[in-house]
Amino acid sequence: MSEKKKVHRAPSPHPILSKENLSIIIDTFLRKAKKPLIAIVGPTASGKTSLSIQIAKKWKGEIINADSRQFYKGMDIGTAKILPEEKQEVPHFLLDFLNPDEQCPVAVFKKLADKKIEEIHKRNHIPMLVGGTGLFVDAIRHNFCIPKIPPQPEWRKQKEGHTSEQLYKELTEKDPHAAKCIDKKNRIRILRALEVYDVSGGNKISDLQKKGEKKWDTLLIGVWQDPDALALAIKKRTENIWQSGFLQETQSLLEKGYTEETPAMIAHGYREAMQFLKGTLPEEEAKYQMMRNTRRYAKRQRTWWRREKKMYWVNPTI
RNA sequence: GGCCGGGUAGCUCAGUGGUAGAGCAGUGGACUGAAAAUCCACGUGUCGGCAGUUCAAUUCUGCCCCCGGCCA
Repeated sequence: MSEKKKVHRAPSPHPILSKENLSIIIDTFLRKAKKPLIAIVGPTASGKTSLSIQIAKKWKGEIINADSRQFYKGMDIGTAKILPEEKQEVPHFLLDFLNPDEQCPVAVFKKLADKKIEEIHKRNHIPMLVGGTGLFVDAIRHNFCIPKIPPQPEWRKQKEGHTSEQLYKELTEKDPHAAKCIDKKNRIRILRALEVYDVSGGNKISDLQKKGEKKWDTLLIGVWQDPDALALAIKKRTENIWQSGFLQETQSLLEKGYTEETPAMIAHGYREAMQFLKGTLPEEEAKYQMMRNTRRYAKRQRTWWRREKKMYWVNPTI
């Protein structure tokens, strides 16, 4: 009778499909699609991996990883990468192809993934894009035209001394439209827009960023768990990671000379573990921060996918 | 059983005779070559319960309940 005070939350997606209905939808989709692509997305720890294996086995799928931290060699435990025996003969691509000091930005990923998709089609199998990195999945689905201006290390170095305010002001003058779309303090995006302008000799990033004609017929499957349930899953997974040799894995990365500054180490978990190993963060605190940062990441992923109208949602726990 | 502290947002706690605020947690959102990144916005809660004083009580008083500590 007393009204419950509730945190204002966006409603859960609906409907949530049963496994049977999902099967029907996949069958129908595959019958009609000319160049099919099944994308399985959703927050971390929601159960994408095992669902992807079930689907791959039933429909001759081959899996392309779309999880940007799983590109890296030697980062298996902390990224909850699929184990060899869990693959159950299903081919996997774009896993373990980078060293931690290398990077694979969206544009590169897109090229690699598109190529893989074509190859899989040639084998008459079904390409499946599986992973949590929303931008990367969308780049493929929507066939993003990404301005062909690679990052310019020297240019960026030059800008290091500038404050974000100065950079933003510069952008307002050069590309007012872009400036309007970017937050004043979002240095990364401001820099990118400026970089495109300067290096291309005055082209505006907003003019260059387009969606091309769709290359693939995509079926979007979203894996959903309610936030509280997911928080629990994240807790369990983190405990599990911690007990499965995560510290040794991190230690060996340190021994290879990688540090918190190494590109791959923006991954949550590894940073905290490194701080613990160096003695600057107590173990409990490191673990706590890892869980918290994972939860926050999951929330951003929810936000990313929630807006999708053409999504088929499933919940693996029911 | 007696004495002393406390009970205020999910947590840790400020505070006021005119129905309240900070940190953390959390929530909503943005996202095209750094994306597990980066950035923006958001604080109504029976101020433990009941009664009394008062124009007015979360604030003062009394009783009760709960949690710590000390003494028996």
